Amino acid sequence: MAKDHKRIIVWMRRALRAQDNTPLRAAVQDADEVIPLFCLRDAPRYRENTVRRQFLRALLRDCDTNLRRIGSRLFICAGDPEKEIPAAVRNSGAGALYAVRVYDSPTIERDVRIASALRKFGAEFVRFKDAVLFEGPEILSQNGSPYRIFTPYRRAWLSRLSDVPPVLPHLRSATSPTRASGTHPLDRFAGFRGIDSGRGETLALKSLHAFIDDAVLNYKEKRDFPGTEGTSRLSPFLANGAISIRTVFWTLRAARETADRNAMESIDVFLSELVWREFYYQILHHFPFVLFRAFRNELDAVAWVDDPTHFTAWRNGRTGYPIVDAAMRQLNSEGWMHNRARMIVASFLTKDLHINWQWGEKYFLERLIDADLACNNGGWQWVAGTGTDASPWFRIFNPVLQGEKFDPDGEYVRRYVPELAHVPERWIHKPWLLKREKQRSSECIPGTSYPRPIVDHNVARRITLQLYRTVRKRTPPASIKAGEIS
DNA sequence: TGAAATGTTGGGGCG
DNA sequence: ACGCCCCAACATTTC
Repeated sequence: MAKDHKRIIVWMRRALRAQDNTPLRAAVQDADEVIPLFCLRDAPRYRENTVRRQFLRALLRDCDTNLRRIGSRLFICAGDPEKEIPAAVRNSGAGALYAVRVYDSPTIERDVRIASALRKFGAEFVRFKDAVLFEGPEILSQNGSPYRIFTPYRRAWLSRLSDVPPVLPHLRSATSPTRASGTHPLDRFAGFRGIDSGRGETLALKSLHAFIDDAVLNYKEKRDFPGTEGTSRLSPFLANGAISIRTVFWTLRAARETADRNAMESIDVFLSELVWREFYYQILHHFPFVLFRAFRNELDAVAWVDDPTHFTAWRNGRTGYPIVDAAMRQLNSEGWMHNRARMIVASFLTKDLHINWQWGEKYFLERLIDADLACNNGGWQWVAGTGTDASPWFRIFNPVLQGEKFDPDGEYVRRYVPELAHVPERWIHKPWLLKREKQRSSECIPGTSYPRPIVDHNVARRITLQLYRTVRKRTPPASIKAGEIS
């Protein structure tokens, strides 16, 4: 049977994998030849050895390798996608561009512009649901309105298990041209020599199975302890599409079949985290403005303190609160941070330093290898108390108590804050209280090698309550309906 | 997916 | 024996 197109370009954004890839599979069905293409936006800097860039290179390399196994390959173009992608479509003579659908308004709008650019030379831009199991409009409350609270959303989501899309059949072969005008095969692109395969899609699938065979059994208990390997570590792969959410979901469901009661509970807790992810994606769909301001607009008026010195100390992990500093140093050195730690540092930035949560949101997006607009925004608004289903604004983390609770022996702190390596357990989360005679044996003199706390938590907490109370007061909506005046 | 402030209770020391 | 005080432990309220 004749195919619809001779060639289709598959824009591999957020889908850096060969298997269970919706647009890729559709393109193989619809065209004789597919051109899997990735656009390096800031190509001149791609050789830099930042953590994020190394990670992206590994994903791209492994994607190329896995595409080669099925007869295809990964192509690269460089520059602004809005210009380069349409140019590649036109120059390659492709009849269509396929990609996964995105959910943030700036990128959606850019997609619309790209679609209209393609239309001018007779090509179409088709987008596919892929990043989530259910998109925004698919799960609504009884009266057709979007859910704003997680728990009812999850209930509705879980009632739809039978509608979860299946894993796509294994893709055995995909035919690609050896060259496509205006693009470069990845292996010919300088900078990818010497990059090992196996650290993208391949590692993602391995991690998923290792997690399911072992770690998930204790996920419920261990996931909150940043010093242990209690989480799946799948987020960097999920965020970049190096693994499919369908594959993750169905692999977990299969494991659930044979799980004992305890393991089943852990699997359900993990699934719940995936539902949080979907929750924030649908929030972004229904309330696109959350990327630019607080969901609860009265909380846009909080008088945040713009203190660059404090912000720098937070970024560099030099706040004097060990759990905060360990977490920020983990982020800076690994491009990843444990979820419990994310909540702690976010609470510290907003409620101890009184810095706008959007500064933190932006810094996380710059640094995280699992940067995901929807989840990152949801998380920050949750901690700041500005979001849809947010933590109440007066819920403030005490960095010392959080440390003592979730890093009881200080293993996490010691790993990332070597200055504190020899501080005894008892003082590891409050080294400024070390007695003078203990400082020498601990090799820690507060204020020298390791900073004293840059703010007093107790004082900062009271200021936060004041700041939030102030904006909360001026909210009474002044509309008085007729007949209500006594 | 907190923590502090405040309230209550009950056991033991003590006059 | 009895009532009073103290205070730890726990519960509830508040931010």
